[in-house]
Amino acid sequence: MTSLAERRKELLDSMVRQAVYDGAVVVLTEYGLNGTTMDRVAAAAGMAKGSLYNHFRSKQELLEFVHARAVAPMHEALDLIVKQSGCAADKLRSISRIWREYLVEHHAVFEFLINDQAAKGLLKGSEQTARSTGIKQITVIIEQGIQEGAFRSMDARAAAEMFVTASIGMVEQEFAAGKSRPVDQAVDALMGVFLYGFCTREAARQD
Amino acid sequence: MTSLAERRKELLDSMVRQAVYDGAVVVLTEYGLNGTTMDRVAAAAGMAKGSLYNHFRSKQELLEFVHARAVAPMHEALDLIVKQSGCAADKLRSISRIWREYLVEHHAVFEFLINDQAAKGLLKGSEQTARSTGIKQITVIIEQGIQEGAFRSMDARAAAEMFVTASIGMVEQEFAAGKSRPVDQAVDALMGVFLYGFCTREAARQD
Amino acid sequence: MTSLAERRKELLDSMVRQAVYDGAVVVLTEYGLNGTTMDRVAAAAGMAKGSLYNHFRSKQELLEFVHARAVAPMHEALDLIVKQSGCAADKLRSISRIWREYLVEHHAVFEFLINDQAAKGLLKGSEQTARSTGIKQITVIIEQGIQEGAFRSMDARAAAEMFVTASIGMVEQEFAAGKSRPVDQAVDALMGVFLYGFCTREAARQD
Amino acid sequence: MTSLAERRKELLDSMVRQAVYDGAVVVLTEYGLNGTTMDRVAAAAGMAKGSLYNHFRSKQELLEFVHARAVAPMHEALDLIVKQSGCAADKLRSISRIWREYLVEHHAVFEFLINDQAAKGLLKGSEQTARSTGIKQITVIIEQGIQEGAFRSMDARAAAEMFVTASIGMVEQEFAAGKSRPVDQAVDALMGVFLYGFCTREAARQD
DNA sequence: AATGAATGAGGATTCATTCAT
DNA sequence: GATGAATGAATCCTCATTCAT
Repeated sequence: MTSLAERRKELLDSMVRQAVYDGAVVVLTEYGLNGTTMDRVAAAAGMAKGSLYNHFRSKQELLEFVHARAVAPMHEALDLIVKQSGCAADKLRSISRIWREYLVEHHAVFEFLINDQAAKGLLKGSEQTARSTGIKQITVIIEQGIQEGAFRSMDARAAAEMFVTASIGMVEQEFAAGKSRPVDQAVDALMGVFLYGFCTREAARQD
Repeated sequence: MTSLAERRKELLDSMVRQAVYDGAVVVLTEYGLNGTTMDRVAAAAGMAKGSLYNHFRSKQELLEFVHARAVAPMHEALDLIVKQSGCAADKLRSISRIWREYLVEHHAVFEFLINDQAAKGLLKGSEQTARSTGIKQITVIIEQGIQEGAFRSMDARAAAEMFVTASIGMVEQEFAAGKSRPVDQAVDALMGVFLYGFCTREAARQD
Repeated sequence: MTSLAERRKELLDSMVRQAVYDGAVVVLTEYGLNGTTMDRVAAAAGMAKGSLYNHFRSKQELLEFVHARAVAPMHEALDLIVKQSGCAADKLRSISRIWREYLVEHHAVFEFLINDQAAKGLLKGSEQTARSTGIKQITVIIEQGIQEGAFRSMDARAAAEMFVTASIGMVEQEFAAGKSRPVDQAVDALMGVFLYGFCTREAARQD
Repeated sequence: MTSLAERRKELLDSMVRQAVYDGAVVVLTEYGLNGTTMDRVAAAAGMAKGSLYNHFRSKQELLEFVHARAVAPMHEALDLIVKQSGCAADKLRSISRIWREYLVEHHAVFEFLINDQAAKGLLKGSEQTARSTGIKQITVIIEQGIQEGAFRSMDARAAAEMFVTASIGMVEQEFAAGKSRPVDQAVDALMGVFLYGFCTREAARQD
């Protein structure tokens, strides 16, 4: 039985957590991971520094929360696509498009999100890492493609690693260079390489 | 005329710099980029903290030196391969092999090396960044392949970004997972994907 | 509406600032301006080093605060006297007496107070400097004396500079020598020189 | 018996000391007393830092040497004038002119010279201090003036303190304000005040 | 539960002095 | 005597965490 008071408490708590998330994103954007202090997060979230510790045990926990919330949409989208019907190639195309759109839109949290392991000890265990989870699901899709006969027989896990890290790497490079490709162009380039490789059809035929 | 004293001074200086490099690598390995303090580097290099400042103007400069020295071998190998004769595909294979071997061997500096951009402001200008330089050279190789008629016509720059980030990404994932593939297997997987893509020849033919 | 909490906060803050002022004065006295470190000030003020930074953004700001608080009484006294009715000579006499009393009483802060410009960059703009402000007001009094016909026509600004720096200089010398004149004697000597100069009446008459 | 070697040694040493003086003046000018490090002095003097310690036991001693050499010309000029024949008033006028010219010309070392006591412990004992020596000699001149019947009977020591500190104070204020009076104008203003005071002859006569 | 001042362990950097060559 | 790298104490400042109100 959830009492009224309990529900109100939960509601308030979730509002605070959202404010913290928003504030943290602003601070991460403006000051980078190293410049993200509890002071600044508290100020950006419109609350007192001490209050943060009423909702998170430590800075580490707070950052883990921010990370999780930032990554969640990408995982949800991935989950949805994996479960949908459709051929493997189409799924990969959808995923690369959705990821890119999300990354570009939220490139605020981007660096923090991407450079997962930079903050050592932030996330322990590679398997729980966002990227790892994504790779696993991509692996499933690639295996699906192989079983359907559309994809060559290959090391699906390795292929998934390439697909994921290349997808992210492209965006990363674009931001580092200060200019980003149109989504369509980027997705076409990615799918072109991963579906057909560098070699011409003739070259491939000859092999 | 290089006096004896001058040569000795240079030799001593280069020994100190090597000690600093070695120490920094140890510290980076053990404590991560954020935990790499001047104190720890000095201790690991077997010298007093103040002495570091006789050889480097600032922490920033010291880290730039470490970065440069760590990355240099990869760039030299790349330079060599680019200038060699041979088909584009072979060059890519050589490069991916050499990189992997180096990354695996020096996985100590790995995180720092890879997460280039994590240390914001460490290296300014994406174009001067190690990864960027590598991507440019890979772009040249891919363009060579296109001109030779071996590779499809495509966005060579984008393809290079994928190749480089996927190469690194794979190693990264392996280390995150705590186990690494044999070199041959990894290179074969990489080249298989990038040369021929996911699709079967039949599928490719039909397109 | 000033809430109770707000008033208490202000009160506490003002207590801290007073403690910092007192501590800083002790340290300045004992160790001189160069020896006045944040550590020592914190210790003398009975608080942790970091706490200083909750009340002052930097050492510079802290010292500016100390300076301002130390100088304030002299300026207030000066203001009062300038506005009072009375002849210029009497005003100068009052001022020289008040300054001397204050300087002697607080000879703790003395060196720091006097050697304004020693701490380069501490106070920017000579016009805002304590001494400058004092000189300006003395200039006004001298000009008043000239207009009243009591003082000779002369460069009032230059005369004010002499009056102020000589007033301070005398005290300074006394402290350097380790013995101070009685207030009456000092004021008489000062006023004797500045009102009538070195020359005898006869000599003056002959000019 | 001074051997050749000894004389050569002395000559070399005096050359080094002059170089150190010149270098120190440059550094003091550019960086202020606090910014005057042994490194910078050595560089400006064209020698190695360690060599400074072959000629001066410590930084303190080096600065004392610089101070002494900077102040010497003023004392020599003062000595000369004191011993010359002439009335007291003329002597004071000469001194104030010479001091001003010297101070303006070398305002480089000025701050350091003037703010004697800022660097606490630099010069111990007020009697040895440059200003004190000057004051003593001025006292003698004023006493001469009194004995000659030209000056009123007064506290000569106090008057000398005022004369000296006001002389220096004026220059100081001019530099703080960034503009200096022509020598003649400054000397006239100074002598006007100190010889005849602020009051008109009439006022003086009535007393 | 909210607040924000207090805390104190670090962290980067400077610099007078020493000493081996 | 000259050199300049090595030293390490000292200095300013930051920031995660605690705690009294």
